[in-house]
Amino acid sequence: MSFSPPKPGQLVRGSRSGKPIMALFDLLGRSWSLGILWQLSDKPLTFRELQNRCENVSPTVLNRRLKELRASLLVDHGSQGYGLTELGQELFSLLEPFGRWSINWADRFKQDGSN
Amino acid sequence: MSFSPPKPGQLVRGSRSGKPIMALFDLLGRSWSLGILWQLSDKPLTFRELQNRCENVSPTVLNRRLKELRASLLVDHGSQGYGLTELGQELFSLLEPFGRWSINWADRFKQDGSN
DNA sequence: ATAATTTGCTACTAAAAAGATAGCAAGGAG
DNA sequence: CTCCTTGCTATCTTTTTAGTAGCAAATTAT
Repeated sequence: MSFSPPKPGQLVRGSRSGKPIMALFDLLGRSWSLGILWQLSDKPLTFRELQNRCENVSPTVLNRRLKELRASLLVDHGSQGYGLTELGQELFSLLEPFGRWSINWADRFKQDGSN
Repeated sequence: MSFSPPKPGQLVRGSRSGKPIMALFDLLGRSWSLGILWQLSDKPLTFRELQNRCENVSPTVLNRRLKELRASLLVDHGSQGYGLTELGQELFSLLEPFGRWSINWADRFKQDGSN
């Protein structure tokens, strides 16, 4: 199996430093990682529910991301479906402010006509 | 030119919703986006300095990311080199707590021998 | 018990993005 | 002028993502 979630202290995609923050950025910097954490923050979801909320991301990618996030102790799979672990919830609490900020960002983006 | 930074309110890679948070996640979910913001937080850097600090990411990718981040109003290019805009600094302030958290995450990761 | 549906995937292929390397034009310093 | 540095572009290879089909196991309905 070709599956290597970035682990702090190890070699990972695009990051040879092994610094925790870089391993984290490597993990979060993959498609749908952030989106998955965001969608799971509310309550556990089944694979297909999650897929629906992530704009029907392909099962290939969704499954790969879920494996990585589980191996990274951020997500687990219980009887309710996929959900955030305690660590995952901690991380989400850091992520939550991005929601509000992004709206402000979008506004300034519209003001600035240069795009 | 094939270059499409995700814009809130528009169609973007992997995100058809146009919701600001999804546009932001799309932008940040590209390789080295988070790392670049992290490295620029301290002070402006030249292209090559930045490249060095990002583990010698290829100029192809670095330049693509910088274009996107500039178009997204998070980074600009002045006489000192590349630096964070005001918006970029705001975003960094949200990102900063990840540094500390990632260290804790790494610790728990080591404790958990399952990997 | 049987049939239909849901769930969590895997396989395969195509397209897009990232990575690696070479090198060049413009600007400044000596 | 010559030698660096800077900010790239071009080209090519490898990896990742996207898109679609479908299947085995578990659950629900009849």
